[in-house]
Amino acid sequence: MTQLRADARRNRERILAAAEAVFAERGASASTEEVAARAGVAIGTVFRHFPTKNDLLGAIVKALLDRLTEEAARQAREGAPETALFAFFTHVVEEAAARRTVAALLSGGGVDVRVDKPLRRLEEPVGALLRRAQEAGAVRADVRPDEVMALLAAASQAALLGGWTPDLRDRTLRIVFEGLRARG
Amino acid sequence: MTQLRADARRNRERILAAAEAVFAERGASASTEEVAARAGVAIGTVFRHFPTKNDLLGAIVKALLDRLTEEAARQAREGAPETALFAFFTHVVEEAAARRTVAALLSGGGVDVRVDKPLRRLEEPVGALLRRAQEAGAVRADVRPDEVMALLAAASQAALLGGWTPDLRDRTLRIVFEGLRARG
DNA sequence: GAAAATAATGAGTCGCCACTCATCTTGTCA
DNA sequence: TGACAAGATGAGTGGCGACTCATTATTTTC
Repeated sequence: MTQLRADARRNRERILAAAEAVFAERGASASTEEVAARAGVAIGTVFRHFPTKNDLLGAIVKALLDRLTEEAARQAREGAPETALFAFFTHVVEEAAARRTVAALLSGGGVDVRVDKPLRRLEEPVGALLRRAQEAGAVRADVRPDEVMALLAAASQAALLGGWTPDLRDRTLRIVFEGLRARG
Repeated sequence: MTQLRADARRNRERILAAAEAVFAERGASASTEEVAARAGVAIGTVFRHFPTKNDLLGAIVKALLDRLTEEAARQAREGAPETALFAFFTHVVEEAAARRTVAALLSGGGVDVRVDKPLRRLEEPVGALLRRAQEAGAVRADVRPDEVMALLAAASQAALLGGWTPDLRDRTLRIVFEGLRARG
């Protein structure tokens, strides 16, 4: 992998930013032309950097998951054991609610980015958050990581697709958290 | 609205059944041609009965919601107050898991059936189930119907898109139900 | 059982969109 | 600064899929 030329690197960034915005607004079915236009670049340039629309979508999803994974690690490092998991949970749902991309991807509407593997990268840090919460007595001991991941996915998708208001989101998450918490 | 000719009524049913199957398998992005083929009918016939692909999708969604609404009413009538809500909840999630249609619709991937209004029809019977559960002390008194609807939508979508196994589904729903239940 | 509706047929139209490629432009490096 | 490689450009191509309509077939009706 040799060095990219300066303008190429700049354009790559612009395209990613534009794609993130366009897909967040219009969903994954938005056209590549629209991304190119928003990036101020010809369509050929988009395809030079991302040979396939799927590659472009994949790059965005990867970036999002990178950010989330890092946020989880940060919470595990700096957050209070009893609340870090819930804080992260809330954070993910808020992120998802602002992005139509992920949900459209997951729905398999013609697109088939493999999200399974990248998603699994989240499982480890989430598992760590869960363990700490359980040790602190904030979550029942019999809750398993895959259950938390399932709840996370469910809340994220629903928040996005259902257009939850912040108020409804808080109230609904409170119920989920209540279900995770230790009794008594 | 005059009477349909006999063959027309027959074909309409065939088309609905075929569409239900095709969209359940392939998602809402499946082509109308495929529906026509499965129904054993020419494509023009499909468009005679449903002038738009959206109309076809809408008809299917409406039928599904009709069935669910009826099931909710049945549970309210015949089920035990403490368990009817949970039973219905489980039923909906199972139904959803078998149908890619609804999720694809909700994701707004180019399609825009208005699901808001039909969904609201579910809210009343669900509200009834909730009230009875609360009176029986099986659900906390401060839980509101829109929260239950939100959880329902979340679980349904995730079960479908995430490909939950029956086992994971049960364990995850258990956590949600725990969150709804009265403490103590 | 024939005329008059009503419906079915399916090749064809149209627009959209992912992707290509011959040509022109720009950055890099000596 | 000039030569060359790397990149950008955007009109063009191909395929797909929603939707149309002139023609043909089936019911219904009297």
